[in-house]
Amino acid sequence: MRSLAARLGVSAMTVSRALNDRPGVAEATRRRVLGAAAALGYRPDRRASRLRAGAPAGLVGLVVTSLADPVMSALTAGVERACAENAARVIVASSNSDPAAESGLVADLRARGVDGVVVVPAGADHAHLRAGQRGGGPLVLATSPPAGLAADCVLVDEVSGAHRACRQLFRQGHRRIGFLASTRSWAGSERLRGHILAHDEAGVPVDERLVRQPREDAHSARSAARELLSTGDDAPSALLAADFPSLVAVLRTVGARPGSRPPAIVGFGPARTDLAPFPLTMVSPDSVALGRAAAQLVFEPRAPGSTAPRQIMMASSLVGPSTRLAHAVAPPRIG
Amino acid sequence: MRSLAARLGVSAMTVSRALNDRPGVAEATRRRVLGAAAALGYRPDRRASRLRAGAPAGLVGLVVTSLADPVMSALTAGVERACAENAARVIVASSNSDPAAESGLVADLRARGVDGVVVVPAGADHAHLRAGQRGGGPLVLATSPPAGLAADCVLVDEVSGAHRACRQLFRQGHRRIGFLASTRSWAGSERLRGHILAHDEAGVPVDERLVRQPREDAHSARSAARELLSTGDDAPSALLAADFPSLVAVLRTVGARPGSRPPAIVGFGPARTDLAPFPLTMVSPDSVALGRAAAQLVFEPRAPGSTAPRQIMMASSLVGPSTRLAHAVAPPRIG
DNA sequence: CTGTTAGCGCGTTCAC
DNA sequence: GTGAACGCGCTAACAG
Repeated sequence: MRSLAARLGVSAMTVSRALNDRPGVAEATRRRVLGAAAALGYRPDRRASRLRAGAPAGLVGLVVTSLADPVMSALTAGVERACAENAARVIVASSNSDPAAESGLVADLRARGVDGVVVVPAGADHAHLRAGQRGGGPLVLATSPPAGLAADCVLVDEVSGAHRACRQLFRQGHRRIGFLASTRSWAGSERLRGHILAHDEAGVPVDERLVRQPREDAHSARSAARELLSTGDDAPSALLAADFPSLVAVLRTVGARPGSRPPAIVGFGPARTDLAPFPLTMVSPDSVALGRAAAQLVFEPRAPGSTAPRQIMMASSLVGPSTRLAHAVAPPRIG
Repeated sequence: MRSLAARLGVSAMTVSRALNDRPGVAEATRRRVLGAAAALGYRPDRRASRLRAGAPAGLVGLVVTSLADPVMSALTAGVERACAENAARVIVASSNSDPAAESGLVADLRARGVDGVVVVPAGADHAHLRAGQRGGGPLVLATSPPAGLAADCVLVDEVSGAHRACRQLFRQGHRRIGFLASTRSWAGSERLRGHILAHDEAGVPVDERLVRQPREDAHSARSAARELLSTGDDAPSALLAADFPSLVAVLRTVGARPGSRPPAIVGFGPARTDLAPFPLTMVSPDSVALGRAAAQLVFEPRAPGSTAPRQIMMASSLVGPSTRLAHAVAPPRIG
């Protein structure tokens, strides 16, 4: 910049004013400066300006557990869009579900001067994130309620999603509705609450034999699915496969028994009703909207310590075989 | 930092040295500084250090056409991992397939001091990216060969992928193999080249009636698929559905004709052989590896003007009904 | 309208 | 072993 100023015989200040459309520059001078800047391919270094001005960096950090996960990439897309609308960019990083890496990444992002951080936490406890709350902008949790620290968060209303799905099954005449998922995670336990809520509402007692809570891995899900579905006449006519391993296990189990009438299956997650050769309903969160909301919380921080942490609940929608899928999500592309 | 130094009665310099494990600090002083820094929750501002040192920012820009696209998120994951291994972070931005936005984003990233940029270009011509090549680190193109500028790039070997897929079909006894895809895109035309190559190799002439080149939209793909598949006795017994709209069109067309024996179908893109109720083979790029390779080109730039631009070809793999899918990609997660 | 001074938070280069 | 001065690229706050 100085060299540019020298070349034009003006001061650096004038160049700065001209480039930023500030008042106090003659029109002729401005044109000269802009022309020379374009000719030399000069681009101001925004880092230095922010530094001087003490202005926000226009940078938001995003720490996810896995970038390959479709839920995460939708969330990333939402954060990115909200940031773009605020002239900010996103730094993404993946913790690979390691809490230690997670807090390390938050610290690194802070040191890079981000205006705030959105974190999809790996574990259930978030005490390790407390250090990341001091000294920078807001820290917002996504898809998980804060535990062990006070922070804003954006959640999916899992209770309501499971509740509505289950209610629809009752309306369709089902009376024996199974539930299959780990309830060690927040989402799983919330979904079970919704399941029970719908039963209470319908006046149907919850048959405990139809509620299975395997660990969140493929193996225990598979055996739990087998048990649940082989109860003979007592077998459920419909079921909520309320986490991903459970859904896969149910689809495999049912798929391995051609001929017998499959139960109505409700899954949770990104809408991919084409997954199964038989009717499948999904309770699908709008993860793009969730990401947007999380970024909004970064841009509109609450006064520190003023009020209780905010909590935003995002509704999820039932996407069934009959539902026409709006193309909210871009179709997979071929490279 | 100054306040910290004042509080300890030392100079800012000593603090700087202590924090960076530089020699020339008494062990006692160092411990005092580190202790105080931890107590006050002080974190050095890396932006300022980089500014002073003129050092690389440890930041790589990534411009994709759409973040929701699974190919893009895999690519992003690859770039992120390679960067993490080099103590760098990734700024992601989406151009939404708008070339103007694309070059704007590259300029913005440059102004933010990134060490290099990886771009998945929206269009076929890239002349608008030339401005983004000056004055920063390398600009690397991903999934598309440079046109209108000289730049390093990382590509998927589409010719070879289509070639191998087609050869496998010949081995399986097929003689009438169709091709369906837009060839206006680089990938599409390359795939057609592979298709032809395999025919030459097998000594089977290419039947032009079996090669359809619709535009890259759902509608023209659908009608082209109908035409191709309703040729009566001349109908192909196998076909390459070589872009995403074509694959969907073929699956729908075949799915709408239960009873008749479906042709063998080869798709291109992320491996999701569960898409169809009948056997489906996919030619799948390893987009994570592609992202890694692109980031590597950023970290190991060639001397400017020294040699011709580098071009890296990534092999893609055939994933068939019989192929066991390695879980290279994390399974979809439920919230 | 334009130029000068000062300083953002840090590191290098010298002196002490 | 430690500190003072200077500068990175840029811009508020004042001069002129």
